[in-house]
Amino acid sequence: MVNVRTADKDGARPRRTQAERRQHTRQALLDAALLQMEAGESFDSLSLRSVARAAGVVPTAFYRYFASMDELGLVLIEDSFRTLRAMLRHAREESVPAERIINRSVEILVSYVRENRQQFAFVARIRSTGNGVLRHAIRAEIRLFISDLATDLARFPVLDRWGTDDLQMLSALLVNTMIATIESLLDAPPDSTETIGEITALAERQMRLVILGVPGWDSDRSRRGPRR
Amino acid sequence: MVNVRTADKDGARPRRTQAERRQHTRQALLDAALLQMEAGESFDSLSLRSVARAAGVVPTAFYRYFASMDELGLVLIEDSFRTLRAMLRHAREESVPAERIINRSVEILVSYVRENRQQFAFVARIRSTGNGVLRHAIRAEIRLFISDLATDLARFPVLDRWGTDDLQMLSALLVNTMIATIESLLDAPPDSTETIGEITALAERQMRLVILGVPGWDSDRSRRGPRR
DNA sequence: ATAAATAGTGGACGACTGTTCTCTAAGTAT
DNA sequence: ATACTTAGAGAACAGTCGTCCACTATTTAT
Repeated sequence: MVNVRTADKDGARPRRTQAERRQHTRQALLDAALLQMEAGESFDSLSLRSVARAAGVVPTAFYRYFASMDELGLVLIEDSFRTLRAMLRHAREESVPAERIINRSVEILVSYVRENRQQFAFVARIRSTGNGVLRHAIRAEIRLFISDLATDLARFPVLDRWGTDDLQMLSALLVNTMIATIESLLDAPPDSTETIGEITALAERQMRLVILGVPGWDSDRSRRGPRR
Repeated sequence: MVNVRTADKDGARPRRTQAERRQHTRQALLDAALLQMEAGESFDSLSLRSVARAAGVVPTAFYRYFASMDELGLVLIEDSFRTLRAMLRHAREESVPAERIINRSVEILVSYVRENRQQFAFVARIRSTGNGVLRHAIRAEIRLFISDLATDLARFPVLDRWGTDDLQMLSALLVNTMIATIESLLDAPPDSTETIGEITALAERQMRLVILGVPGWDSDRSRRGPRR
């Protein structure tokens, strides 16, 4: 009944509750996978064995947590998009003067990439990777992310008369730019503030250009023929 | 001296000059690799052996042509970007009324993707793949492609006063959109004209929105502080 | 006709993979 | 103190991989 670390006379070492132990190795497996991907490997060049090894555990122990590498991958995707949603929420809840919104959004993006490099690298790498299961999972999440952003965008005054279609279109365009920016950031040496500065500036200018077109957008003019 | 297929009495089969033979298997290897990637595999899940097998050749024969899979990959990259350049040239050399340029450009893009699906799939898949060598090769080619497009853009009247920096920025933005479009096309079932139509329409609207911002672009306003 | 060059074969190697099965030791509940 | 449950170990498997080496058959050059 008492799950306190049963007081033993023998000294320090491995006296943990099973739940602790369990969560610890589980995380070690996830971390090991992320680490190897950050180091440049592609997801499906990782092997169950190498991940287990890096987590300090024997291959068979892996199966106590995931039925396959794919399943581990799905968990990583979930975790990563949790971070991305947190980023979106962060950006949404800040109140920033209108003319600094782009600037600030890019800042937030860049700082999140710096602080969660592994997760971003994972998502970026896996996005176009062969594995069908994971690729589709990611695509689905990205579509969801685009929709979330579209909802956010709808609250800006300039966009309040825009239809859902157009908002989605704009949102997708901005997300594309974000993704490209993320990939550039991941390619850059992590500590070169100069390179990072350039990438940031580029992203800002691109977003600015996009937004510049917004007031002039005529939704009807862009619909060819009587589709739908 | 006579390299004519030495007339032999024995019938039909394998009577080819060495050059023919050589080029044939080489291409078979390249094709086999492309095919496997189109089928969903990621580049570094391909093995030298499986490629050789699919090309109808024993593993060791592979080495007569490429020192490693990486080297084969580099050749595929070269070939693929040759196609991309051809596409750019094609688009450049057509004369299209100004208001149809976007429409036509997207059409050309879509048709090239349809007709060279394998190559595009290869580039898209490998772009974010782990393998450092190939990834960097691709990035380099894309940068080059962006510059080429920037040069082309410079000849449009609206853009004739734009500086190199701004042109690069715009070009990169358009290329990002193209890449995203390509990835969507590759994800879509190859024969669903409806899906393809939607993707095409989306790409057009995005490009149109971007271009809409062009006349209002003030290059100085986008430069923060006295950088450079 | 003869010799040299070369495309492709076939076997063997050591290394690494995913998976299965049995076993141990530690944590948990009674 | 006892029995149950569970995290992880360890050995073994069949399969695939990249690479090496010696060999054959065909094409080329003399």
